[in-house]
Amino acid sequence: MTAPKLPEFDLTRFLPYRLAVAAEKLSEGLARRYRSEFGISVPEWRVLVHLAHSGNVSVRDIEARVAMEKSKVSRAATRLESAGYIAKEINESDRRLLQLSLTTKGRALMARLLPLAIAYQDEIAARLAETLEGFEAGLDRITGGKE
Amino acid sequence: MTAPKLPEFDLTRFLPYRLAVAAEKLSEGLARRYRSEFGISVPEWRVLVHLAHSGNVSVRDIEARVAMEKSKVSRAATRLESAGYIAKEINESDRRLLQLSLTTKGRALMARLLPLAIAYQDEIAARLAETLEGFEAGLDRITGGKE
DNA sequence: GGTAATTTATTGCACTTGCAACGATTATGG
DNA sequence: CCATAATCGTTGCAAGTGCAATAAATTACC
Repeated sequence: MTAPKLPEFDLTRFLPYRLAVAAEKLSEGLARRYRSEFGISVPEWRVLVHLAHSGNVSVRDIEARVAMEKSKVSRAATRLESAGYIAKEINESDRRLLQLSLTTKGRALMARLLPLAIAYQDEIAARLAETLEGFEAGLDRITGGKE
Repeated sequence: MTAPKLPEFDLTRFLPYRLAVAAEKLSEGLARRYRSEFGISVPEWRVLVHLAHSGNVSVRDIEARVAMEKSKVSRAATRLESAGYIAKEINESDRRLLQLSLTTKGRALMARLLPLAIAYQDEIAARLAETLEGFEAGLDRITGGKE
């Protein structure tokens, strides 16, 4: 094996890389603010959002709809509970399940976080402008595909 | 503060979230294979790619062009050196800098990895089909914009 | 009905990560 | 020149992560 010829390859055109960089940039924007002002991480934010519009939910439920490992959900929930933002109860009709729900404090937090997220989404949409539609179509192709 | 009304918010339409999910899905595809067959992680892969087409490079150089923290680069480089894929030398004209370069073994590795990456890129492009162009235009808007 | 198989959530472990602090080297400027 | 500042790469530390193993509860099946 002596100095094989390597194919041309440009990382900056490689879609997994480009997407990772773009995703990090978008997350970073809000995440830094959520972290510094509210002490909330991305996994915690996802759990909170899901609880905000679906009443009592199990860990399994969140895992499925929010694209996180169950252990990640579990630990995020533990942290949120310690902070007083959510309550964990046992579902009495199936005692394996939890019922997670926002506390009053949690709802108050979301009343502050959600407007920021909505404004951020608008910022991004404005930045994408006429490319927004095509961009979202591409996202659907990547994420949505069967299998 | 009693049960404030929360604004409507759908996480599955939130661009930072959608992008994160899509990015993870795309990375996962190759990363799993690189990891199981070659023992290479994503940070290591990025360093390797950069070395494959730019001869002798410093850690700082990679940090700048490959979107990773310098400590991440440093540790990836350490692992790659232990595995025998790259060599670290001191730049004698500025002894603070390193000169990273692929070893023969490293070039041989890349001769196997790069074709897989190229094929994967083609798969993704095929999946995106007519949405590819619009999707990339959106990516540029997100990543490219000044600041 | 009782045992085995499944499901749910948590946890132990090893590893990775980001951040700040650090030592080493080089640049700056009086 | 000498002291101060800036740059480069590494590392300590606390925290987060994925994965497998586990305990508790429920379901399935003979």
